[in-house]
Amino acid sequence: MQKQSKKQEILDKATLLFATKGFTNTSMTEVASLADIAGATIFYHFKTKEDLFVSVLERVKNGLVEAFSLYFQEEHFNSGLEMLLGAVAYHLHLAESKKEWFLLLRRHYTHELAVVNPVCRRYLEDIYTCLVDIFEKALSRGQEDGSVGAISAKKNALIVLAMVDGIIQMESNKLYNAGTLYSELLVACRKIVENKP
Amino acid sequence: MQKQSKKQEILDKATLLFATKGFTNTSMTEVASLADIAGATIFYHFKTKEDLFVSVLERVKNGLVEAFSLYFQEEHFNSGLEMLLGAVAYHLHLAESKKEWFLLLRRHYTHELAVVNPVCRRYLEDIYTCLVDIFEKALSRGQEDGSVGAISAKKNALIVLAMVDGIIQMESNKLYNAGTLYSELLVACRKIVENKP
DNA sequence: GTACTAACTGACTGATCAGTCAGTATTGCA
DNA sequence: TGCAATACTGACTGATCAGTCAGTTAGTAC
Repeated sequence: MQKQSKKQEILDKATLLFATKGFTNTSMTEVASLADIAGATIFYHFKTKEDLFVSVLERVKNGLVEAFSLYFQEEHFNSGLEMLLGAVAYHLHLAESKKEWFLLLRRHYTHELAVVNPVCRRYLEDIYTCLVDIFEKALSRGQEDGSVGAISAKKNALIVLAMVDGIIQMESNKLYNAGTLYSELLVACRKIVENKP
Repeated sequence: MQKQSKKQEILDKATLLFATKGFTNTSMTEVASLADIAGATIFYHFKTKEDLFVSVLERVKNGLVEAFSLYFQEEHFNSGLEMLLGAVAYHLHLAESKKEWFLLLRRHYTHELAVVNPVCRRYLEDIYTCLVDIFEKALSRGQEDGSVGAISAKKNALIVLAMVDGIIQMESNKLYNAGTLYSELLVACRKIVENKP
């Protein structure tokens, strides 16, 4: 069990460092010293630094997809509108409890690597597909049950995602205490999509 | 005139590189070769790499503040609501015509430096104050003329900024062709703030 | 025990980079 | 023209870092 836990330890520390300091500013030596192993050990488990990064992204993808899947298995909603607001609220909750995940997703390197590395691109697409699909399904369901107006589900799912992402970014940049905006954000989402009588 | 233009040339190329590749991934050698000067010349005009970055940010700040100030000197609006939508549209327009400015603002290094470098923090605060104030003033005016509902101008200005920023980020990450979302974005803004009869 | 494999390590390398410095070219002015 | 300041440069340095490699340790099967 010690063997496997070393690799996990590397992935844990690398996730933290890549998320908070970025790819270039994180040295393999630093990851190794945090994980309490020799520098060369990382290269036994991971071919290159890029390979380590992709493995970190894979774990984040799995974590995110699983978290949302669990949430929607347990929660049930009376309408599509409530489902959308629930999804937004859970998204905000996750962004606080799993800060590293969302920091990593917002790192420029992640997106730059996705352009040239198909595996990385795949993981990133999976993540965003997961996030958008949830909003889109909620909107479609809301249009069936009458809680959501006659708008493009796809486009407005993206608008809502952009809004939530913008707030999370504001929060993480400590520009304003965006945490106090959560209730206004939900009100705004409701206004955008709800079916007007 | 040649003397001054070399310094400007350095700032021009540094802006481009810092914005597109980030601080750490931009080498002084690269800036110098793009600006067609010897590597050491940069250190004659700028004490350190960080100093160069702050000077770049200063120019971006001045450009942004001036651009918005010019726009609102020339444009006039029939209501606060229209002013808000105009500001949002102009924000989106600037984000396309001056991509480097907004890329630089979204770079993590910019925000990390702001934590430890007071001059950098000042410039960043000036920029965001400028952006938020425009939205806030439009909302306040709209509440006076009745086009905007009874909502918190400050908080909803931040919500709108987060939404616009989120769309710009989506666009620059090439996740979805977010450019097709501009009209939906304006509709969404209107729904959030307008005074319901 | 022995033999074999997987996990791990310390010492090293070549490349890159920010910043220095001693000196050269260019400019502006008397 | 000469002189001083300003602008610019090439050659260098010390530090850092990803990745290599030859070798050691730990685990497992017989």
